[in-house]
Amino acid sequence: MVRKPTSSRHGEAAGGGAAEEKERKGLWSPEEDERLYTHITHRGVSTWSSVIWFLDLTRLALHLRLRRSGKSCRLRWMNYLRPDLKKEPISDREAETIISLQKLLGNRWSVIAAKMPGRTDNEIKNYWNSRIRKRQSAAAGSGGCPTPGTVMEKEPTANAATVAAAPEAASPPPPPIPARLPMFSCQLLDGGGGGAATTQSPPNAGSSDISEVSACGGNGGGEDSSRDYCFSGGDVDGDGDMVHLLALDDLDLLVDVPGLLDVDAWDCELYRADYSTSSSMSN
DNA sequence: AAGAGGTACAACCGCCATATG
DNA sequence: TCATATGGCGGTTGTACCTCT
Repeated sequence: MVRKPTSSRHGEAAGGGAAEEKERKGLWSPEEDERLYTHITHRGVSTWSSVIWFLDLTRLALHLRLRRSGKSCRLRWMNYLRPDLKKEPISDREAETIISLQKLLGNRWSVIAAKMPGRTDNEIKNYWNSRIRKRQSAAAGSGGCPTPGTVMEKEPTANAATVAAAPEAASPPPPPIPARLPMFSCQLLDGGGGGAATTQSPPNAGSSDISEVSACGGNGGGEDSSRDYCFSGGDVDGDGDMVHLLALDDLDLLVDVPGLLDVDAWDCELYRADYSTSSSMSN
C-alpha cells in the first residue's frame, strides 16, 4: 500500500517559516517527490552508480532546495521513486523467493533485493519482518514443522558461506562456484510504458530520458555480482526500460530458488561479457 | 459510530566501508 | 598515512490505515 504523504508531520515544515532552514524529516510531500524525480530522470537514472551527483547527494539536495539530507534523497529514490520498482504487492511466489533467499543469504536484504528486480531491500525487509517472520514464529509456536528461515533467527548477517556451512540436514550446501569468465542472464525491466509500474509514478514517469544514457550500472566493485545496466538501445518503447543483468555466478547460487529463474521473469539466454568490445559495459 | 488493537510500510538511526583531500 | 565526508546497509521506530469489537 502506498500512502499519501499527507501527514501533519511533513505539513508543518512544507510551508516555510522558522523551520525553513532546518533539515526536514518525515514523509515526503508530492512536491518534494516531483522535484527529486524530475531532476534524477532528467539527468539520467542510470547515472546512479557511476555519476557525479551520486557521489555528492548532499549537494544534490541543496541544488534541489530540498531540505533533506543526501541520504534521505537516496533512500526516497531507491525505495519509492525509481521507475523500475514494482508497485503491486509481493506475490506468493515472490514470498517463496524471499524465504529461500533469506535462508540462503541471511538478512542481507540488499543482496536479496538485487536478485528480485523491482523490489527494494527495504520492501523485502519489511515484508519479512511483518509477515514471514511472524508466520514462521507462529508456526514454530504451534509445534508445527519449522518453516524455512527459522534457523536464521539468531543469525543477523550470515553470509552465503556461513549458511552453506551451517548444519542443514535437509538441504546440502550449494556446490562450489568454479572460476570462469563472467556471463550474464538478462532481463528487460519495463520502465513504465504500461502496467502497474507507472500507475503510481510521479508526474513525468512516462517521459524520463533514462534511455538516453548509453550505459550505466555496475555495482561499484562490491562483492555482489548482480548488476543493473541500461542501454541506449534497450529502451524499446521509449519509456525507460532497463536491462537487469544477473551474473552467472548468481545463477549457480540461485538455481534452487523457486520462482527466481522463472522464464516469465528471466530471459535465460546467456550473454558473454565482453568488456573490451561492448560499449555498454564500458564503465 | 467510535475506540482499541493490529498491520503495513515509509523513514530514521547508527554503524561500517569506501572515497577524497 | 590519516582525518573527514559520504554512501550503503541492516535494524528499528513512528504512524497512517485497516479490522475488530
